[in-house]
Amino acid sequence: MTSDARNNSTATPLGFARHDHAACVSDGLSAAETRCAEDGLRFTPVRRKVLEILLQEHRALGAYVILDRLREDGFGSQPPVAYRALDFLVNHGLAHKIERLNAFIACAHPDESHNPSFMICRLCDSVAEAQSDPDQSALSDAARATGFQIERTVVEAEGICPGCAKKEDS
Amino acid sequence: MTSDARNNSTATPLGFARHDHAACVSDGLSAAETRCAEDGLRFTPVRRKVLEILLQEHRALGAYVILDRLREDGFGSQPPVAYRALDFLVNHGLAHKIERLNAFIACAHPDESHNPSFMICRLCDSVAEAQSDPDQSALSDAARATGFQIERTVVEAEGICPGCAKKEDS
DNA sequence: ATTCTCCATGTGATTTTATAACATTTCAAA
DNA sequence: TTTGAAATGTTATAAAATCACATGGAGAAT
Repeated sequence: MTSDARNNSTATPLGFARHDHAACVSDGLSAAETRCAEDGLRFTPVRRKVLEILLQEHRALGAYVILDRLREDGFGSQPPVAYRALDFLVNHGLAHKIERLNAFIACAHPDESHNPSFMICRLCDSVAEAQSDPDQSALSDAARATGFQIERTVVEAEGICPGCAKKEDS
Repeated sequence: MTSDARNNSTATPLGFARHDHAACVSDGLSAAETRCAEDGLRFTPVRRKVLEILLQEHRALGAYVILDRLREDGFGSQPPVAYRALDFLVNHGLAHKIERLNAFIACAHPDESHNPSFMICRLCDSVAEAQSDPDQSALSDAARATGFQIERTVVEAEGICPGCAKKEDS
């Protein structure tokens, strides 16, 4: 594990709020374990490792960053290894793809079925997941009005997180 | 500008509704011309051509499809040619990038300043642009609550358009 | 316990999407 | 008409994602 800006869980607005980040990781992993057991899914070593990697930061990671870390840990080193694990996690709601960034993030609410939306800080790259109403927004009005059947939504806001806004002020 | 082939678009997003498509293209081009003239922007041949290509369909086109058509028309044939024109159009609100598809579409409301959202049909690939009120969404509540400053939003719904839904029924 | 099958993993190659770097041209303003 | 900024063109390369096929391992069926 490298020494870098990732260990600052106590001080930073990661996910925009302070929290016990170690718990964040282990809780995430055990929630996933439980879910997979319940649903008869195979929570294999690669999949577990990828989720762990994602849980370690409240930022979106590109598939190739993940792949590098997998390699370091002795897993396969070709793109499909990462992409397949990510597909699994995304398909089962344990991770999300941030389309704007072509990158991935661990799900912050793996229990509830939800329609995720995201806030992406363009300064520090942190990403926070917000709960969003299934029936939210003008978009769903437009869809109703035209007869468009929504199956999935991508809702991502880019901007400045509270922490970075503070720093900019001063 | 003129001929209003667009009056059916007040209630139904273009793309899913019938309309005078020739007018759609020429109106789009002249709206862009006007806008660029007003704002002192250079609406050069490549940029004009790319917008024309996009206006010809209510679908998102990948940069390389656009590039192929540019080549056919005697423009430069290397990726930056397409990407730069697209950057220009996107930056000035004359086109939008559909993040989910890594593809581009002409703006359907080039006049108004707006916060676009999109409905993407996964069967026929058509894309309709809807107006979305950013202040109405659950996301903006979350942003307000946490102090996140939204600068830009990506709102894209994937699903089935009214036309394709009808076909599937039968 | 053995075999079989399915799914997951591993690997090499390739495709698709996007940008870097730099030369040349165009255009308008001084 | 010089000149400087913006636009275009080209070569090369980076970044993101998928294809195709071989190998391996867990569980069910025998």
